[in-house]
Amino acid sequence: MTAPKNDKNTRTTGRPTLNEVARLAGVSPITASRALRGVSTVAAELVEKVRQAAVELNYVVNPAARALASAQSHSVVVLVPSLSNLLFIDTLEAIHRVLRPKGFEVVIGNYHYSRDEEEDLLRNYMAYQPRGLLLTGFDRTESARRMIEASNIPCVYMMELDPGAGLNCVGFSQLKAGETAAEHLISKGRKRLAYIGAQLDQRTLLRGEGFRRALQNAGLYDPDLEVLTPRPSSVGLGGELFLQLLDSHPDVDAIFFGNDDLAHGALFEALRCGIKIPEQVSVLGFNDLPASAHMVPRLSSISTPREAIGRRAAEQMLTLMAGNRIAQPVVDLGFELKVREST
Amino acid sequence: MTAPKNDKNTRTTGRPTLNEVARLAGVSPITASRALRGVSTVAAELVEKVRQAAVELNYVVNPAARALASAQSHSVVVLVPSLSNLLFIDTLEAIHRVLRPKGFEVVIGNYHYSRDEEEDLLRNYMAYQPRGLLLTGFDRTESARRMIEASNIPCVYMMELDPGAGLNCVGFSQLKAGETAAEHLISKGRKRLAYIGAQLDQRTLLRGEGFRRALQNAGLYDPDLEVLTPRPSSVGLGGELFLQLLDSHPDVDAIFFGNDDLAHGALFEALRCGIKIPEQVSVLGFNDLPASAHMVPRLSSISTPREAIGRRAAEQMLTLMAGNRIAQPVVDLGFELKVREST
DNA sequence: CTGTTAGCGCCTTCAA
DNA sequence: TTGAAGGCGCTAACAG
Repeated sequence: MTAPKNDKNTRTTGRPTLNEVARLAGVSPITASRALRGVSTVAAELVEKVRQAAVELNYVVNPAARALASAQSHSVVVLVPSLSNLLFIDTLEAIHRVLRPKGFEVVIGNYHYSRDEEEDLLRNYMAYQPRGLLLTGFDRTESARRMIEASNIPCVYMMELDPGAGLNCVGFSQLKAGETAAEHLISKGRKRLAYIGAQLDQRTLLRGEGFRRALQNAGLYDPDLEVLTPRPSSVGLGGELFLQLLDSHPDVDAIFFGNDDLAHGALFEALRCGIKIPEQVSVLGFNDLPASAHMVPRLSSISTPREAIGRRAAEQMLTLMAGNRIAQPVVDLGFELKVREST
Repeated sequence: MTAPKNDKNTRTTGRPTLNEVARLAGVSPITASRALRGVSTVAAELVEKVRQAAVELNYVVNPAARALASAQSHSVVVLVPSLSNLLFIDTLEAIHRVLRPKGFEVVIGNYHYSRDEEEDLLRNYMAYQPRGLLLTGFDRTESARRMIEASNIPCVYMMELDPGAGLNCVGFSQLKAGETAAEHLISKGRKRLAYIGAQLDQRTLLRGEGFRRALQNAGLYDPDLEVLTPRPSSVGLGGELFLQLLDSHPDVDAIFFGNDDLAHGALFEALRCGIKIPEQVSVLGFNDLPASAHMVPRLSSISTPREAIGRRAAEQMLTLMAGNRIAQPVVDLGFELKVREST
């Protein structure tokens, strides 16, 4: 009669369950469930009782049971191409700050700039029935695209802007950023302008394209001055490519680097070789990493709103998950040219 | 009679279930379950059938259902104090490489060097009944400690070595690293040696202590030359503290920085102010970040085995999760002094 | 506003 | 080696 549970044979976790909370509060389990979830249809008095019971027992929901029963998790999956780049860390942190207080768990997937790995992660994480998907850019496999669409899970795309304007996205125009870089360098009277990009993800390519277009418009484009490599971006690589380029094209007088770390490497080698920056060569970076402002000379760079992108994307996600539509699906957060000593 | 499911009223996900796989394979659900999990007691022939059925239906287990039924997840929680430091990224990547192929999901928690936040994360993640815990260092709240112990979940501690030798840990002696730094600088004939540390986590403090001890032994210790700040480590901060120290103590002839980024900032300011490195001041960093080898002058640093720590810790975890004991619970992976141009 | 009933999809226990 | 029965902890439906 008393408490015909845990006789033996039980596989229980040992942790308190909603049933026990309900019993202690003197209500039915479902009422306890509703009270704890903040569902409106519970008397304030009961809510209080249940809350207290939960605290007393040190109750924590079992997410597995919840997910199973509701066919919905509380997790939001974020897929980024890299964690070694501070860029995405800043974005992730911002996402956390928005989503965690609302009770969502942020699940991070790193696909190492590999489309196949992204598809793989997506397939895996789909099993968790995430409430939302926060993805980076638009460049992915066809089956990944299909999975996303078929899943019907709310999705926000970060970093780039959808040219079709059909998808929810938060970012800035990578193309314009490249153009701005070129215009800045041209405004300094430079004639032999180069672009050095590594990693060659979609965004690096778009920036390169913007740069190229602006040069073409100005009649200054020379395909020989475009250095692209799929190798991962790094300080060492930047120095290497810089020296190679100056060796083969000594007349280069300005370089736009697709990422700050490449530019850092260039500044180091310039210092080592006595190449005057910006007198002989202007150097412009991208992303404005924290170290850039302290370089010798201080690196001019295009500062990107990575923290704001994470925040806004997460906020959009909140809207979508609440079942609302987003009035303005394309959010352009722009970028800022920081002119320092290197240009 | 036909298929009395999905009549209406169903709350199903729409995704194929183990039941459907079993039906297609012509076996009972439990056999299908066993086959898919690789439990030995299933005939090879049946396993093959089930596998094919699963592929055909594009079946993916429902982790929530699995976790609920087995009272066990397949996730391993990793808690790190920061993601902005490449150090932990390298470790995390290594952990992923070991654990993911074995079917474990790695859940990352960042506690921003806050003991309270770590405790919070721990409490939250415990609800997921993780199979394992990979934690950073030994400095945590008493209740966090109790939760870990009470949970009975296998745990491996990374980065430091347990002086008590009672816990499973993979790392190196932070104390010895500090001593080594001092000895190196002393061997270069330096007499006025300083330590600059930021963030002041346990490991930074331990390195400082090792450094101090070595100086004391050599009769060279001066407490005025110990600069400690709780501010987060950064390039900018390093430059700032460097200039301040040289301003107040112009006779300093060697500085050990608790983190490479601080040292980077110092090198930049030295360059800007015409302070000769290493002639006037030797500069030694810690962690050997990728950029360090490219600095001007190239930064001497103590290289830490962060990738190996992640790998070994994950391997230990695999052993523990398999129910085995670890013969040697304390794994000292050491560190390496990289002597370059700055010392 | 509250409770009853009935599963979510899988795995454990036990028996064959 | 395989299967039947039952339940993990929670929540959706519907009724009161």
